[in-house]
Amino acid sequence: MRRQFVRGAETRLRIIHSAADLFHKQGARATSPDEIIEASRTGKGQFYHYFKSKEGLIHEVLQTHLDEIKRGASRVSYEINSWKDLEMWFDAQVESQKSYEMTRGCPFGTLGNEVTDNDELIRQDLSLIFEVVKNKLAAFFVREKAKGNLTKQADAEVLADFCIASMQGAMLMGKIKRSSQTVETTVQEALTHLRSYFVKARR
Amino acid sequence: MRRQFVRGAETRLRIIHSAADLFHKQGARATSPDEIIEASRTGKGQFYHYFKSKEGLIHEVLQTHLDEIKRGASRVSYEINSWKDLEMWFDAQVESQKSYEMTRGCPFGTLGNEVTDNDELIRQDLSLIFEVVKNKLAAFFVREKAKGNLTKQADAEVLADFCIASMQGAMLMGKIKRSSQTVETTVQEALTHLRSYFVKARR
DNA sequence: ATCTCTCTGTACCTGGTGGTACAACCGCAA
DNA sequence: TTGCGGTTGTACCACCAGGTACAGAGAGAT
Repeated sequence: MRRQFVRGAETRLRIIHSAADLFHKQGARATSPDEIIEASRTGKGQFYHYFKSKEGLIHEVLQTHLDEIKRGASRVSYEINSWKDLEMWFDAQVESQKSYEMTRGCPFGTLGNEVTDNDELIRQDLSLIFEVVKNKLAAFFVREKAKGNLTKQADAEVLADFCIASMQGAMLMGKIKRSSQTVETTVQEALTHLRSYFVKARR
Repeated sequence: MRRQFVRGAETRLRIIHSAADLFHKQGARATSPDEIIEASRTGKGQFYHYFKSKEGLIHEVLQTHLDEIKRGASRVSYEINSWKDLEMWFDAQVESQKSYEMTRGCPFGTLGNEVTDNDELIRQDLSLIFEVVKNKLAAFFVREKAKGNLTKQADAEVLADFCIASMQGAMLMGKIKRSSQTVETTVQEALTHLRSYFVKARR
């Protein structure tokens, strides 16, 4: 009874990963169960055996993302311990977008934009993900402030939100324009602004 | 033959406005022709008489938006002639979002995020809209620079893109969190950054 | 061998989506 | 008054989305 269990878990993961990729590419609304089933080379049986509905799958995809972020296993590293790490956080997202030839935005932003009043669960999942990311960024700013590296006008939470929002906006514009240029200059502006809070000149 | 013409144009506009509102509320993908037809109190006959397809309607909705922006007839004023106007530009968008109780994002961002490879026309429409807005913002920065009010590090186009991207990101986060707090602090950070380019102290 | 349990494949169903066909209508011109 | 243009209403349709039902298949436990 163990071998089956393993095989089942693999199938389940294949579905989640295929779905995550399709959601990132075209959003959840535009992705049908059939499409996910084909991409994951499974069948309708499996799909509804492992997930109670399409919405349930979206939820689990987001849980998986959240888990990866918490464990530091995601494509973009959210462990910020230095100014350099922060630059890399911005840069990794730009690079990720470039690797898809600027046809995709942020996986979370993409899903976030299509939530409506009926997707309360999904909205909360996304909210939680951004909350976790924000806390990781804010923790860095708090530490820097404790070290006396940040001016006292700097509010760690506000700066963390600013990082996330400018990154989201930049990626969205990059996707719409299908060009990385704006994304890069916007990230630079954001970094310049953040730098202005540093007491010691950096870079 | 003139009265009919007027009535037809009215019907057409009713459809466009109903569609624009629904697209803003829930995106284009989640909005069916039937829903638009009901909201505009028309019939299937009219719908396909005035628009060749749903995509055609989306295109015309965006054309209408673009036209309003160019004519200065839109809810948010894009005519920036002073620092105060710029602040109002940011603020008007936050207020608009608040008026929908933070359940909606930017109408253009919402549509932009659901664009895929098959929506090239729509993507270009959106790209054009943002280009026009960017130029209006950039023109302001160029004028200020000519007056010697901006440092020479300030790049008008880059700053214009930065304004748009941070606003987009802020609104998206506001929609996901269903809270205006982040939006407001992010806008403040963006304004603080812009202010840093001004030679004379403002405000 | 049989029972059981999870896993897997296929057939099918209901409702909605996007769209067409077509008939009628209205105001006016000749 | 018939004709003609733009306008409007209703019936219909093919397709696909999301989901159910159900029948096996494989691997243990007995």
